[in-house]
Amino acid sequence: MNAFEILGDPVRRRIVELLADGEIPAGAVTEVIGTEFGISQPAVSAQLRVLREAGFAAVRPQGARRLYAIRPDAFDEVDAWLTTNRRRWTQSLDALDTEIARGRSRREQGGKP
Amino acid sequence: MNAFEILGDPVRRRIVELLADGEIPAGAVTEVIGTEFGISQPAVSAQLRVLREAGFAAVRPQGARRLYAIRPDAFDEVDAWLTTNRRRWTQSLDALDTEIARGRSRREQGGKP
DNA sequence: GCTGTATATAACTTACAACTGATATAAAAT
DNA sequence: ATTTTATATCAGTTGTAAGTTATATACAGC
Repeated sequence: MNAFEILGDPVRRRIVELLADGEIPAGAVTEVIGTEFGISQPAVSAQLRVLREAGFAAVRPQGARRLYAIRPDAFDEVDAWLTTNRRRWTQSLDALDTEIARGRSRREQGGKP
Repeated sequence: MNAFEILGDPVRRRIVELLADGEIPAGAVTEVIGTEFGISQPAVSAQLRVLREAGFAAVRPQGARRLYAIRPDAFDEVDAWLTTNRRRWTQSLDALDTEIARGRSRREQGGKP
């Protein structure tokens, strides 16, 4: 599963938001998500597993509890993709601008009727 | 459909990459995506529609062709979410660090047996 | 006015991700 | 030891997004 796909799900995104403020036990996540989205404990647990396996979350047992935390590195992939592509289109837009500034647009496009 | 959900699909992400280099006709997109993913013209057309309706792409008719281009603003939502949340967890990690630096960790956590 | 391209839409099918309820596992509390 | 609490896993169901084929629309060239 791709990083964007992981963050594509609203429940997972909300879980990430919760973990973003610091390590919290699965139970706390379940409670918030459960009430906000009206889904069951197993459902939340499954999404935590997805986040874990995708490298977005780390778990640490503390007695019977499981403390979940964000793993920032997982977001690098997303950042990289966005940066790379934004660069591309800002470049192509800039190129278009200079093209227009040079007044080439008329010739290429058919110009005035 | 949320911005992350839009970018969650690999076909759509690839289409965005293609549009990133500048305006291109639907046909060109269809050709590349078709061969790369082995999907039909209607399938590509449908994904272009999704990108359009989600505000990620703009269309401009040129005769029988439809020229597609990126709409950079659509990515603001993604950027904003990432920025906001990264800020949160870097803060909480920094807080943890200072906490440890202060040597508080032992008391709070049960410490040595 | 036809014929051929280019693209979009319609109707239908299908794979799968996201659930549910039931149950297993393991630690905590009694 | 038993019961309770915390979390994970299993088996099964289901909604929907992404695909397919067939067809409509609209422009381009003859």
